[in-house]
Amino acid sequence: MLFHFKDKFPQLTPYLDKYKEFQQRREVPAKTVLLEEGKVSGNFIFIEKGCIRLCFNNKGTDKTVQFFFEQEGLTSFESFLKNTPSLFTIETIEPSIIYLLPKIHVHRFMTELGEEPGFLNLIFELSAERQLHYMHEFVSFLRDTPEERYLNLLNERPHIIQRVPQHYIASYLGISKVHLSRIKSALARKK
Amino acid sequence: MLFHFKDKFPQLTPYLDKYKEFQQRREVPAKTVLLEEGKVSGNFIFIEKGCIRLCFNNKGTDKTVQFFFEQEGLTSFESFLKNTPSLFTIETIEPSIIYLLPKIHVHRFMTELGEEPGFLNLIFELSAERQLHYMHEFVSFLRDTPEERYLNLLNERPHIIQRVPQHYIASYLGISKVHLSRIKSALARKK
DNA sequence: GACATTTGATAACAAATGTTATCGTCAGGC
DNA sequence: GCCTGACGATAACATTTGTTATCAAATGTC
Repeated sequence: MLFHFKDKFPQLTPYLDKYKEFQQRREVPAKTVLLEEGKVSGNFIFIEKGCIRLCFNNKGTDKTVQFFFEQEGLTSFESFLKNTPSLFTIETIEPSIIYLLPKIHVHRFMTELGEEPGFLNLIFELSAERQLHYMHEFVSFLRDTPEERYLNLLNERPHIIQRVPQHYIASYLGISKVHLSRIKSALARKK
Repeated sequence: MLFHFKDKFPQLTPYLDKYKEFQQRREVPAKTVLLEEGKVSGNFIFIEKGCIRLCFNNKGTDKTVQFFFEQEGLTSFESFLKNTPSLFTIETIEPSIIYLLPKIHVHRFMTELGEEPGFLNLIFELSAERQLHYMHEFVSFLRDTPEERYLNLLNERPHIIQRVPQHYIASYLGISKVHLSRIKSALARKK
């Protein structure tokens, strides 16, 4: 996410470069837990290579909330912001190369950039984007059948379906892995 | 929403008062459409009295996205922000007294307040709140059964269940009105 | 007060979805 | 190369949820 800023706001580059040194590079295997449910999130995570999911355990069953890929950043947002126990686990799906930026530096970063003209708009835009993302997810549950939700994913974010094991996708769509399998075979028969 | 600001940020009061004159007061009966799906949202709506819902029509069936009550403000956010056709309808549930603030003034308002110290944080906090709200709604669909979703609503926002007709609540929970009725009677039997 | 409209409960049946179990394939670890 | 575990397909059955229809109660309108 930090490096994403550079594309949209080149004038921020000096700030961003300044924080490079505080980022800790790590190479981790698949299925590595980067943040455990119940712990307080202390880092912002940037993905150089690989694939990570935000998930949680509900009465023994695993549910996926979101997927993240190269050049994207994530954290357990609410926990990071409010220092509360995270509702979510952060776990790699593939072997990954990541950068960790400790919270204290993110705060400093935000404060310094607050001075920068246009930063208010940037923050506003990014927040609005996130808000609309989750709202659309929510609306999709009201509006769409599981099959439609699968097709939407296939159309709008096909890379997820290509890279992520199917049972994670099923849990993300809110259905069982058996049912997702059925949906796929029904679609194959239709064609 | 505008007036909500006063509680948290008393220093903003002069700004807020300045915008009072631009607000248009209206008294409208129940089931009045304030913004139609497909039209571009031109106003921010503040509720003095009554109850309003954000909803949409999906293949002939009516779905509710959110409920709003006294001292709350709303708009079709994405449409308002990007001047795109609204995905949602805004409709009163009860006879209501509302204030409309045209978009142009909201923009001026935001620009003026951008100068004010602490405004960045305010915007950030409000955006984060909205983001977390929709994220929690989304997660609830992954985690909870319809019965649990109903009980959550009953615990966390009982005023909704008290004031809003049941078929709107059913559509908001993502289930049919018949099923909500069943859930209620099942719960009554359990007690 | 009479009437229409809205709201909510319930029953009967149909469709969608979950659960459990089995099997085959594939990739990674040793 | 062999084993093991992860992954995905499928079947059989159970459960949940939707649909349609009917009825009763409450509410608003005239």
